[in-house]
Amino acid sequence: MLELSYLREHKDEAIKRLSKRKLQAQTAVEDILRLDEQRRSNQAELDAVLAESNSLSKEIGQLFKEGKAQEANTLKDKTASLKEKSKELQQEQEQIRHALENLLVTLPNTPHELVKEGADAHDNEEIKVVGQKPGLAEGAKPHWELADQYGLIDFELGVKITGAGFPVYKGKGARLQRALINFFLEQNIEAGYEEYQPPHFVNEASGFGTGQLPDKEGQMYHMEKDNLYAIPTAEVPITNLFRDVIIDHEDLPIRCTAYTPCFRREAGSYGKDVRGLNRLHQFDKVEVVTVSKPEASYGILEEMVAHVGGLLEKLGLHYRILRLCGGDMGFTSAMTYDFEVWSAAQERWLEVSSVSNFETYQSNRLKLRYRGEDRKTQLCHTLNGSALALPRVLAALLENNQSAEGIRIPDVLIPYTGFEIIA
RNA sequence: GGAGAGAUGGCAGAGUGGUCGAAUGCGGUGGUCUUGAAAACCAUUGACCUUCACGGGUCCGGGGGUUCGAAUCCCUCUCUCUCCGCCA
Repeated sequence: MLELSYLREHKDEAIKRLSKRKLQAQTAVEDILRLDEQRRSNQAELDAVLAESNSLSKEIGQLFKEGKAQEANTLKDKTASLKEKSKELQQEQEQIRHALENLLVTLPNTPHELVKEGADAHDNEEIKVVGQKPGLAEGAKPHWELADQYGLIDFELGVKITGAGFPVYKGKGARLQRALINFFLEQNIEAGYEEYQPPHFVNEASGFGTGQLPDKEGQMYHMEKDNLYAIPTAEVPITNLFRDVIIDHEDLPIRCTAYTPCFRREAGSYGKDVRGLNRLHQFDKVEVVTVSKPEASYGILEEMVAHVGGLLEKLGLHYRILRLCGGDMGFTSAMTYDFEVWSAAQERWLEVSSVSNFETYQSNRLKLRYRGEDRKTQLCHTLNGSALALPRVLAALLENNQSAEGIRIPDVLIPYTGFEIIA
């Protein structure tokens, strides 16, 4: 949620930035500011009425104490009209607040200055390309065929016991997946992130805190009986660790990492996009989350991007980094870098990580603040990224490293897998 | 699943209708003392809205009600804990 004070003080800038998303926000922003104005004047009026009513009550109490019941009762009559007035104003206040809130949650985050204006993925900027496309022999296979050939993943079994999009990993496939999780976690810990194991289900308040609710309700699996949501990413439980928290400035930045399965309903996808591991309802991901001071957040974003890039390099994967344009960024993000690895047999880029700075958009909802040196509280910035999402990394590893002898395991993973080749 | 208890400031814990935003202790911060530290002593120490400021207002789990006045009484929801049952 955008900060009201920001809209108030930088109205034109906000509208201009939102236009990078191809969003015409003028009307909404003006409506918000008008409601904000109304709200404040209404509250001033309400405060005055309550102040008078409070002082009358005190007087009445005093009079009763002194045994002047007669005078007290006269004053009592006076409070009746005040009471009515305050009730009226309070109702009005609530209405205005609701209207304001409803409008405010429709506005996405304001893109950072560096973010290019654009409608969709076509306008994303390629920032960096690392490595080269591996030269594969004739007849190279896509990962789902390799997975079948070497008995690594059984998609049919997953359909049988659950449904499409829930693969069963087995044998060296399962071990490779586990090795990747451990490798990523260890690398993240080494880079200063503290490991967490959060719950895989969250309550409504948490879904709201990170912005999945109310707008993306359909994306999450919901357990109606207990009103819990299966997490679509570790971002949700981890960021919510800091909901309603005031952090001392000396403890910032806070860096967390967590491995969790992720659950996404992903309604409406089809075709080659959902083939094999390309898009799943359940997948594994190691996430990194940082809470920082506002002035430090963009430096930290660069650090996180460098760290994620380092992971892909260690795995020897050919990848590129995109800075998303306004229209392709997530609702809550101010700047996002996507990482895509080259899938050699499919001959396409696959997104394996998305690293974002949310500035105060999440912390405003979360009420996540820090106490500065001056003892004042202000909103933190939150950032997160995948480090990394497993299935597509696995897909690229299988495809890019295939040869007549089998699938070669990258050196850095061998200590974790315990084998060098899948043959 | 059954029975009971409870939800108060960073924590512990008082407070059953009127100067209670809330005693007290611990913790935190500043100071006195000390070569330094500890101890002791003194002071200070919640969040939010609004105002240039003075000030005003809101908040004792959430929501509603009674009352001139609610942390305190009533209703309701949520959550937590204890015991029993079941169970990795």
